[in-house]
Amino acid sequence: MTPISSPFQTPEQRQADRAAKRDAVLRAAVRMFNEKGFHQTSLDDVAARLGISKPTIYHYLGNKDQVLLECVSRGLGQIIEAAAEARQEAGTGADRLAWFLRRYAQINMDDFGRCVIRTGDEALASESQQQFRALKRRIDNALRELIGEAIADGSLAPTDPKLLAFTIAGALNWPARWHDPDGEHAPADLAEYLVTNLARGYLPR
Amino acid sequence: MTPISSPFQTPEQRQADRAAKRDAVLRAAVRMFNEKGFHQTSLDDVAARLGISKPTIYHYLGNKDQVLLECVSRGLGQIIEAAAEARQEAGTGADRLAWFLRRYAQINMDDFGRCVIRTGDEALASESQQQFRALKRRIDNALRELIGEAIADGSLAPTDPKLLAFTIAGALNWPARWHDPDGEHAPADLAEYLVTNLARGYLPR
DNA sequence: TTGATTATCTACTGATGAGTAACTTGCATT
DNA sequence: AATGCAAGTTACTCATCAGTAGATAATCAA
Repeated sequence: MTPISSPFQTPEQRQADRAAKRDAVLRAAVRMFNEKGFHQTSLDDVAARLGISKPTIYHYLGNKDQVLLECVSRGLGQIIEAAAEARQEAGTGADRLAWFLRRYAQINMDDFGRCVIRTGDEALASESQQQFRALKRRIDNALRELIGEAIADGSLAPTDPKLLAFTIAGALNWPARWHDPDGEHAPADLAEYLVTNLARGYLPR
Repeated sequence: MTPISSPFQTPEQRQADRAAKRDAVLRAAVRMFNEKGFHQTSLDDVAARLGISKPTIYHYLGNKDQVLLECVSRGLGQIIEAAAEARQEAGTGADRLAWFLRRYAQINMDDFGRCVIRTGDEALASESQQQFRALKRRIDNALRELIGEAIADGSLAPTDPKLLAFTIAGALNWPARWHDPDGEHAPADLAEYLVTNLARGYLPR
């Protein structure tokens, strides 16, 4: 019994449609924020890119602040997921850390991850800013814990987990600013390079 | 012959006064840009902080774009100087590199250096943007050369200088985002920590 | 003394862009 | 058929803020 195609949509269909449109708005917005910067991008610009009008965006999202908050939340959400998965990985603490870091680096080269780094939090309204910071804190804590565990099992050199976390995060965030998605370096390769270098250091062994 | 103080100013005095005022404007501006963000800071805000009015700022600087350009140029200028000095240092290539990196990190925790990282270039008008990028390129090249020389003399493990430069720069730029000047970590100490960690890696040796 | 220059102000203009009002059209449910 | 909700539109409002006009007062040079 193959279902024949019908022009009439089920409620689920319509809901999915709506979600897809909302999604398209966010994707267009995040791309433009990353290209030109949040403040240089008006919602009229975003609408024009999608071939719609600004009020349509307001039909799917409350305001510009919410558009940005949703974008960065998605980026941060991906990283939080990655942290949870890293916990499940086998191997030493250092292995789990490296696994997470590779994912972390890759997400930062992705649309939503890039937006987290490039736009940051100061563009957000103070309420959204708090949400943003709460998510960031979770990630920071996860990273510090992974580091702490690796030190505890001897697979990492003892050091201050907080400072090491900042050192690593900086190196892995930076591609959001310079990496060209269409350039010669594939995100996965670059992530591998960065993590290996952070692990082994630049001095000869 | 101690010079008695006079209410009449020499032309040099007046010129110096003017420069000092211009300077004060830039210092106030860069502080506020770093605190609240460039787009969240109006020139009225900056003027208010100095107890003057906006047109006075325009008397010393052409427009807001120029204010920002001057701020970031100062930051970048400091780094360019540091690169030149690093060239004069004794020791191996790796020693000179480390010397430069420590300075680099510290400048990024300073007002003008922080502004370079935090505000970036997309806020600038396209003409200023070109100047900004030209300066950045010089720094990037200097860093790559220092790395290349260190590899050449065997004091660094062979690698792609460009990628290593980005790795290092990321880690050393990041404090501009999180480091608190009034916090527990002195810039010099933090710089030392970062560079040592990048050099030796986080894995035990 | 007079005229030019510098430093500063108050009070404006003008553009940009976020957000809204209010209409239209069409589908869907009763 | 009637009603209501969903998805869009055009055409506005309104706030903010960069930048300017033009006045005023002081200082300096002639």
